[in-house]
Amino acid sequence: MIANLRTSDSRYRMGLTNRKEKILQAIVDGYIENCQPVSSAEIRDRHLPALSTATIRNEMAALEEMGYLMQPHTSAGRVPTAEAYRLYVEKLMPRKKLSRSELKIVKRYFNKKITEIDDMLKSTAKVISEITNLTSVAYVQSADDATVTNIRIVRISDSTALIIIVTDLGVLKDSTVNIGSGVTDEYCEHASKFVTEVFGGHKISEINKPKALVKEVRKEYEQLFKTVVRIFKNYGNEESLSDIVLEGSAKILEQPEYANLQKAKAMLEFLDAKDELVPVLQNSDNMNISIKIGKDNEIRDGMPECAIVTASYNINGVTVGNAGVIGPIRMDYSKVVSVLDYLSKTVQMLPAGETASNSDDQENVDNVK
Amino acid sequence: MIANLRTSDSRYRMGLTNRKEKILQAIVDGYIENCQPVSSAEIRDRHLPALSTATIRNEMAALEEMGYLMQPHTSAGRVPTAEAYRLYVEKLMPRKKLSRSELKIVKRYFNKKITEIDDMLKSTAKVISEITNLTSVAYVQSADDATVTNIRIVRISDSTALIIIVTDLGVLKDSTVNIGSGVTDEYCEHASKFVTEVFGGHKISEINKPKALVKEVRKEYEQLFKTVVRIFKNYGNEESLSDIVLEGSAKILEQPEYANLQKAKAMLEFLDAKDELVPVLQNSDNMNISIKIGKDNEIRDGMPECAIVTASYNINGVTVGNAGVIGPIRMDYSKVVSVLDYLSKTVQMLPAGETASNSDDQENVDNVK
DNA sequence: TTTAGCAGTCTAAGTATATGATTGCTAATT
DNA sequence: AATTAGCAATCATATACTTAGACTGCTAAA
Repeated sequence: MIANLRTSDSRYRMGLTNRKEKILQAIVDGYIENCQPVSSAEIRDRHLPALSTATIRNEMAALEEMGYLMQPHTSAGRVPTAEAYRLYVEKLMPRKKLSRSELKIVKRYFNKKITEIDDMLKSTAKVISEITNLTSVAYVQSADDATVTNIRIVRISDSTALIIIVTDLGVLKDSTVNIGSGVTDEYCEHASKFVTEVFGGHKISEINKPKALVKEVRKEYEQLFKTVVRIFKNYGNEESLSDIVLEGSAKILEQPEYANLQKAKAMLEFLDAKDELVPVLQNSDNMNISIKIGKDNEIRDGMPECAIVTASYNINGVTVGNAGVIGPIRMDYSKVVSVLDYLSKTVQMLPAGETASNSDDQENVDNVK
Repeated sequence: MIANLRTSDSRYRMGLTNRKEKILQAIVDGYIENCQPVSSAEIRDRHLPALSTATIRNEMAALEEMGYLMQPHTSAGRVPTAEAYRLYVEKLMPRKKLSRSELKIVKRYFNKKITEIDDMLKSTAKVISEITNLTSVAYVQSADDATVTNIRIVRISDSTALIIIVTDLGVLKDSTVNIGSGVTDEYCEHASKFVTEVFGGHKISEINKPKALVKEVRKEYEQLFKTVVRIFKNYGNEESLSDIVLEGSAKILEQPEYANLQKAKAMLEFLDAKDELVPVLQNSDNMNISIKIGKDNEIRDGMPECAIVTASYNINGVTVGNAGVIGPIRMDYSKVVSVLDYLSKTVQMLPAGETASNSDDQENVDNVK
């Protein structure tokens, strides 16, 4: 059955004549615009006035045979299949630039100095959602590739200390822990040096491995050591979940394909469950922009049919974040891609040293001496 | 016109006979259950078999005159007005206890050791949403009443430092800032002492005041001092927005009153705009549980009609957080109140000293010496 | 004060009918 | 061989009409 699908999908893929391509593009464009089946007459009027509708109908029948088109019912026009969209984004789709009004929206959100990752995520998500009129998502990739440079343990009250893990990509995490009373600043300082020595220079992913770095630990640091290890272990599970920003989920309801309450609910539930969302958003190939249409996204049964377009944002070749949109398969891919592309080129995530963990201020304090 | 409304609202409020109350309660209960206008026959069958429907109809007409009931159309039963719900939650509503299965849900989310505020918020919101089948919200109150106990400045790399603000309610905030290179650990230590001396013992709200604490500052600490002040200033704006958790927004669509796509969209848009949400959620009176119905919530035009029930969570008499539900005016107030009440009594937000800023580990490190 | 009885009102559901959009096919045309 | 005109067939959608039934309000009697 799978084999069957495969052949019927790609049987004639190579054999698309120029005219067929043109008609297919017209249908996809038209359907994206109106969410209405496209008729032969409409194609003639808007794209191919030299041809008769009968000829176009013949071509449409052929395209349907090839798996690119469908009819909702006998007396309706044609609708693109997922396969058609895939071909469309790959070959057919027009490459647009952002319009002036769209650029204005970008500026509105990014003219102020942005210093927090969180702010960055939110602004990015908002821009994307506002321009595309779709639900957007942005999140920070868990920094498995970061290298630990420094670990500081700071006593902040009688019985608590803050453990700060610094990496080459910035402060990774800081955690308050209980310590026994009577711990001195000196102890903390020595402990800091000790754990930095052990973990420094290692990548997060190494440290997270089950049996990594089991070194002999001096008795006095044993408990603390365990705590630090646990912090690393927990890091992977959490971060990816907590730092995901969803913007414009109400926009789902603007799409005619979710006019049906059932479907709208399924989609919203899917967006609600953020832990399910993350794996779907993962941009598996190392492409700058990834487009997944229909069953490409299907990770569980009953998942609502949708398309997901994401772009990855890099610093020094390391992917630090992802942002994109989730919407119906019929979406304006051209516009979505141009927005994501523009943002990924324009918006600079904070460079490594300045990464803020909880920061609300990124001021230079250069003058101190 | 407003006066007119007022009088018609409360004209006969005092004069509700026992029987009228019983009928009103039956109607509210019935309507909450089925979202269908309640007829005189239904009331007789389910609540007052001794009375004739005609008598009940007479009473219903009187209750309508008093502003407690409405008819969607002539040949329909009665529907409660917002005023009826207000009376209902105040006097009429049955006080329930959580059922066994509901308690099970609470346990499922709270059996594990919860160490992060974020976790706490999420779990609370999830429990509430799951039991009530409504959209729930939880957020941390900005800690304006907290007193600064300690400020630590820690050099974490050549050119960056972490500024940690500790209060009696836990770590308030930690921010990465750029410093000039060549700053020594000693400088940081001295600076820590200095700013702690200046700000220590003061409440956040005092420090946030425009002209507060303008002391003579030694030249060498000047820049740093400004940075710290700015961190405090920014704190108020941000925190309240970022730490709000919404759970189960898809549940909105389960409510018949939002079956209309227009209304559903208005509601979801309202939930999307979190900065608008916060002021509405503020539990103005110092009540443990606040119930706002219909126009009680109206802070802007075009706001979707809804009811909001919130409970505040306290530590040592200080409100540290709020949690509640947003839904249609017709909601199961009895159940909502019992859940919120139960949680506010059972769920302990972390005690002050253990508050985690970004913590993923709350381990005791008692053994260190 | 309560109730039986009944006419009046209005919604919701069902049925029938008409309209029109669009196709596939056939046979003629280029 | 490719294209096209023409036409019957198909099906969704809109409209109007009809019916059934759920309640009420009112009147007059208990």
